[in-house]
Amino acid sequence: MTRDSLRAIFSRPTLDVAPELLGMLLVHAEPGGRRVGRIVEVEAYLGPDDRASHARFGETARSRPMYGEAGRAYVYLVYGMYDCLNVVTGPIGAPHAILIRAVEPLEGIDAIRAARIEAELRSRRSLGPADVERIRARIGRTPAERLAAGPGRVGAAFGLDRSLTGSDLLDPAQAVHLEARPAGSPTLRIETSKRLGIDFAGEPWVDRPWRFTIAGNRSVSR
DNA sequence: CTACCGATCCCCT
DNA sequence: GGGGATCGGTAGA
Repeated sequence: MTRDSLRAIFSRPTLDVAPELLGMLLVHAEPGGRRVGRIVEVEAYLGPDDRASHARFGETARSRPMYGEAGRAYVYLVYGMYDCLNVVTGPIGAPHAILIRAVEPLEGIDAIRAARIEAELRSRRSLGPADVERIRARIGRTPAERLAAGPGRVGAAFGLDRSLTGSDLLDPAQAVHLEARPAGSPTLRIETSKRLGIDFAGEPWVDRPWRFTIAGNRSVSR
């Protein structure tokens, strides 16, 4: 699939794009190796009306990337600790984005595990040798399918941060990019549900079924 | 300038 | 089931 045809897909209405994103691949390619995860959980944010969206305050320094071209990255920091990846969607001027909430690791499991450990050690202010050992042990025994089961974990597993914002996720020359579903992939059974962690948004936004998951997949967040 | 709080995750009880 | 970590965005003084 060409970059232009992918761009056309991501420029369509966001609620049509979200299910299409499931099954696509999140790739981190570098000379040392390749990390690949299958996207299994996403959430749509349809600003500026959507009171759960970062674009609910209109176009600000933070939300500006969402107003731009579809297929580019919007990475934000939550709770002062976790970088979360969105794909900008819809036409230019519509501040829409889709949050990648979970991926199923397919390649580069060791590198993904190492990145999770590195991120966790970096985020802790003070830690003794016992803490380091405890973190290494915990992530060391985490099943591969749970290593990127959550938006903060996706960011950590793929070494993402806000400097990625604005980069073209549809350009395969970029270290971090998206790839189409492999040819011959089976048809997915998709479920919808309410978005998580947005109680602050109130009615009717909390109840919108704008979370999309691959039914039964073991890498979906809990 | 200060105050408040968040699209999360981990640990303990 | 509940609290802490940690910091940037936004609003209001």
